[in-house]
Amino acid sequence: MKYNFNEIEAKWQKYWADNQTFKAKNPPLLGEMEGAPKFYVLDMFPYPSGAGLHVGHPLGYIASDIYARYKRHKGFNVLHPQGYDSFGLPAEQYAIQTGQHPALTTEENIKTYRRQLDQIGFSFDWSREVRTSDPSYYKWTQWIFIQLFNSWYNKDSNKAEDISELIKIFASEGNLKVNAVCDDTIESFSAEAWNAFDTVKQQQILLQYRLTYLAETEVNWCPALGTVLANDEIVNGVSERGGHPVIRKKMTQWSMRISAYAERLLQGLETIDWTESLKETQRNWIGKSVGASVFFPILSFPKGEEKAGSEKRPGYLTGGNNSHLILERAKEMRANPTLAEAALWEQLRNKNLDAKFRQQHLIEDYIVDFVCLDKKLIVEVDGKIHDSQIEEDAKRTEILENNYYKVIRFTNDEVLGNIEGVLKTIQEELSKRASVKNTQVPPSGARGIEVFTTRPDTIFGVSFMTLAPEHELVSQITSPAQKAEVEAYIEATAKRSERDRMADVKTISGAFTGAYAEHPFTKEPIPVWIGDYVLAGYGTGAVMSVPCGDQRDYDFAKHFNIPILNIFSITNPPPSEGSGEDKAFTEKSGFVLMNSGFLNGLSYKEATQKVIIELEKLGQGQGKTNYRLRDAVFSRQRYWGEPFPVYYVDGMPQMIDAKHLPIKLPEVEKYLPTETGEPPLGNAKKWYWLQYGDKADIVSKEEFDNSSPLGRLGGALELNTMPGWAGSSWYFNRYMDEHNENEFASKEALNYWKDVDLYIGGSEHATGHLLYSRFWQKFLFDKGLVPVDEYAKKLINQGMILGTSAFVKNLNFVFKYKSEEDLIEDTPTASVYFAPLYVSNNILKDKERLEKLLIDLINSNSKFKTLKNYIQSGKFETEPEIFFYEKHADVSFVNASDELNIEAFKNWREEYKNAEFICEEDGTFRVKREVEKMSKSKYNVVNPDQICVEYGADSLRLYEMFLGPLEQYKPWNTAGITGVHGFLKKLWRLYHQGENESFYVTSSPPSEGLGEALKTLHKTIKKVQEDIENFSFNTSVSSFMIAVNELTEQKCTSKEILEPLLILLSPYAPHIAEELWSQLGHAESISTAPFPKFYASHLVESSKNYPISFNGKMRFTLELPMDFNPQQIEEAVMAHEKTQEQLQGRVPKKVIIVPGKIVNIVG
RNA sequence: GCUCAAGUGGCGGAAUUGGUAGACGCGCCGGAUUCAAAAUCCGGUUCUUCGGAGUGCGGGUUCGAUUCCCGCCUUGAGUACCA
Repeated sequence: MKYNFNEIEAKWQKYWADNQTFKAKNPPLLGEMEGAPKFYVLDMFPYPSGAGLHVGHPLGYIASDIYARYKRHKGFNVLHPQGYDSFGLPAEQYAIQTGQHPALTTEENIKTYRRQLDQIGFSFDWSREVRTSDPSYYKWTQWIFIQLFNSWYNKDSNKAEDISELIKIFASEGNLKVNAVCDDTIESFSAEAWNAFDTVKQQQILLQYRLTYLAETEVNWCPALGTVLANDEIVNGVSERGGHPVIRKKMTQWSMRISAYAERLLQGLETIDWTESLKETQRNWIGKSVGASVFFPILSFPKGEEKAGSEKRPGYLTGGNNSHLILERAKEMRANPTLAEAALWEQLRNKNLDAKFRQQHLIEDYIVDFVCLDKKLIVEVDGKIHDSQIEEDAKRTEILENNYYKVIRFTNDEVLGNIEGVLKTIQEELSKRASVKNTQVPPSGARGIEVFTTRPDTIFGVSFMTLAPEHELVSQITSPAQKAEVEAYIEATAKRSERDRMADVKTISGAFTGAYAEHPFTKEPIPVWIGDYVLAGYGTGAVMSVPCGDQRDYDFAKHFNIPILNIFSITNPPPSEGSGEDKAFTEKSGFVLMNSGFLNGLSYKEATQKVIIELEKLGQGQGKTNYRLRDAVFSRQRYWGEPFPVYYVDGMPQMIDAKHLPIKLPEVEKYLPTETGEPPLGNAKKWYWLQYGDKADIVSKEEFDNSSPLGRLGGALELNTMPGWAGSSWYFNRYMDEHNENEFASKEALNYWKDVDLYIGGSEHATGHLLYSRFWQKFLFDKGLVPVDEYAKKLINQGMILGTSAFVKNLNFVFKYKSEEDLIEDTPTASVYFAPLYVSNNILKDKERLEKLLIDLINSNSKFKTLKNYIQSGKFETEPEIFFYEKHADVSFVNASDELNIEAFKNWREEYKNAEFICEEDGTFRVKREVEKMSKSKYNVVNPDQICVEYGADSLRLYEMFLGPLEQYKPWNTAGITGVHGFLKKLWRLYHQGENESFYVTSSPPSEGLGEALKTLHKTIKKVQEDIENFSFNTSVSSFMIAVNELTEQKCTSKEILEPLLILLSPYAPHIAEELWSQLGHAESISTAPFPKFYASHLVESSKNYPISFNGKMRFTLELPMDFNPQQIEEAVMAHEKTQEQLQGRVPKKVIIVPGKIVNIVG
């Protein structure tokens, strides 16, 4: 009987499907699995692309499948599901090109994937399949989004809580005491103020606290793809998919407040068994730095503003950088008020409204009519002229409101006609606003520079400050003398693209602002510079520069001749470090401080503690932790993604009630943005939410506009869709209870399966999927929706399988003219005139031979007749000048010995039809091989379908594992598969040693016993078990080979050996194992047969073949009984003739004997 | 620059607590079978001047180092002026 793998594999794949062999059982219907431990093995589900699978894709699936099958043999209730991450860009790009609905192409692609996966024999429980693009799935993605919207992060309880709690707090005590994660620019308000806000205002404020929120953010806009990209979707400044340019753009977007979880995402890494490099990547991405925030008051101001500042509240300056220019104008305006202004001032000046107002006051670069500085309320009275400058006014209002001022406007007519009404409005606004006096007590000047530093201990080494050129203070503090220089510098840096700044880190540039800040302790003035090595986006966009302790500060100081003060008394210098004098000393240990006032003699740790206490006493700083992790943009201007369950009323987002979910993706005519630049959903004819009571519908704009507003809810639906990572951030929970229509998964299922025990996938998801999904899991955990806050206990990254490309060498040559006189433009001997010529790789190495072969060819081949005649004219050099090009040949034309199938290659493309080939002496044509990424364009893609047809799925599975360690990158070379295929044939023969290769396994042990065979078996049991548990799948394939080689040698036919061997092999090569298992007489699948037990007693040896070393070098071996004691061993070794031969009369100094291991003779 | 991972025959790789370096497989060489080829089977295969040498390089610890320590080089991945 032959090993007919195609037949066997089809048979068992059908059996598994028909019998639902791998269906995992959920409580309460556990059946025979009652009491069995659970085990959840998960693969990162694939995006079903149109190209189908290549041999690199199933690598991780094979590994996880082996593990899952192994755990079943070990008696676990195993959950091993699979599904599809089926929303995404490629299907949509394809839809744009072809007009085909992405749902259709996705469905097609999934069919291909499923067929390919099935033929490899995975033990997936397909009854639990999920697809992120399926409405029954994304219903729950939308539901989770709503939960995020309805939550805020309470820093006191350190978890997400319901937004209704926050509203209660606001209503009873305002937001002053709330310790929440929120936007940076939050205004403070009292309970009274909150209750007085209209609902739009309240919603605006709440958005600043919600875990998913709408905000104008600077995003990575990719014009070619027409969408926003996340940071991890951009590689080297271009889009990861397609390599299109990406620009920065401001847009209103949904964001996820992942920053709230920064610390917990960092801490959680300690509790999970993920690869160290992956954890390190996540740590980097989170970017925690611990230090202090320090406040440096500004000492000097440009002329004019100094005065303005010293008027009443020293240091509290509201004017902008140009104050000294505008001040005169303000005075003039005060003296000449309009009629309306005068009337209103009359009312305001006497504190009739219980608030102090100023008239014609400087705020930034504007002169405002009236301002209450304490409440930051601006009152403007507009004359006729303002009708013609509405836009300018709007801009002015925006700038002022960005600085937390509230601007209210009245017309002259209002003021003059209804002054009571105007005053009432002002009074109402005043009562809504919190007093600045209560919240903000300026230390020695409210205007100063706040910096974040990780080295507060070095504060006495500060010799200058550096601001990012974009820093908002720059325009305000620059002195008139420095203005031109500063502005020129800002302009120059703004022009430099992101790429330039990245590429050119070395050039030092900056400018002095002319301003000085005050050192918190020495009270000395410190010059304030700007420099583009300080990033606006990190920390506060300003640094205290300590040249002796930071190399960039040092370089900057040297470049601009700023004094450098050394504060390090170095006690233990690391060899490569500077002393602080000639190079920055950046270590945190090996020194005590000097020249540092009260910090003298202290170490980094002591000084840091002390200086923070002192800063707090001064009110000029406190300990602070910074994270680099930014909130994640959650909107995509695409069609093929989850729609948001959101509609808008008065520009404010409203969540649709969960009972109306899913909000299904609407049909659109085309998948491109609309003419007005809206996302593709803007093309939907019906995309308005219309709801009365429990009845709801999605309708057209006309229908909505014509509907009765009485009791109506609804509005325009959100046009963006969710990003690719939305659906993949929680799918592992859905597999536990995939068909549940009432919950995303039942409590019972979640509590039973809890978390993923083994998760396998690529490391390219380190900062995308793997971070976001941890964030969502922690959020769901906070809300009591899942039982654990880390969803994957162990994670392994499988390495990529690379392709082994084949290159043919295209030979080109020129015979040169001997005489320049003969030279004409068109050289008749150039090879372009003749048949394309290819030369075997090995010949290239021998240039002389190649030349000879070439000339022989020209002389003998009729295709080169014209050329031959030319050469014989005698005008040319006899030796040609040779050069060549490499061209990819399809790897399927090349065999294991790198020989090209010339006929196949010729027929591949028209241009190769007439090619001539210079072959090796043996007539073969060799290609050059090189390892590259597996890709269509390199013609090195190997399709698993082909392998399964030629060698079978079991061979494919074994070979993928055999290639090398799972985590490692390794090249695929189809040639090598004959090794494992041969092994399977040999295995088959081991069970078919009967007549005519018939099945033959004996039940009774042979008379001479099973000694050797048992040793082989148990050695293999031990090895395979250890290997699987250590995820070292490559080595167990080797041990199977060794076992089969040995058993074949032993002519073993015993069932006692051959039956357990099949169970060992079954996780790796399940089809052949099932087949032989059934031939052994079993009616049931092998899949749950108990894993054989290992007995060490079978491996006990009576003698040991000792390696005998001389000075650590093994020279010969000596078989000695195991029970010899060291003395007996020494005697036996010393008596041996080879020992004497090695020693050549010398007397050994020492003899090391480790019984059972080695003998080493020294001397 | 920083962080992490890795460097072993012609190739993929093995050597799990420091103890016979190169298991297993590919390829190559030789043989058997065959009219012949493929397929299959058997044997050999780190280099070598036959003394030895040898796990990227240079040191060190040890009776003994691919394994531990120090310094360096190369490759790959991540990150990028992060204060």
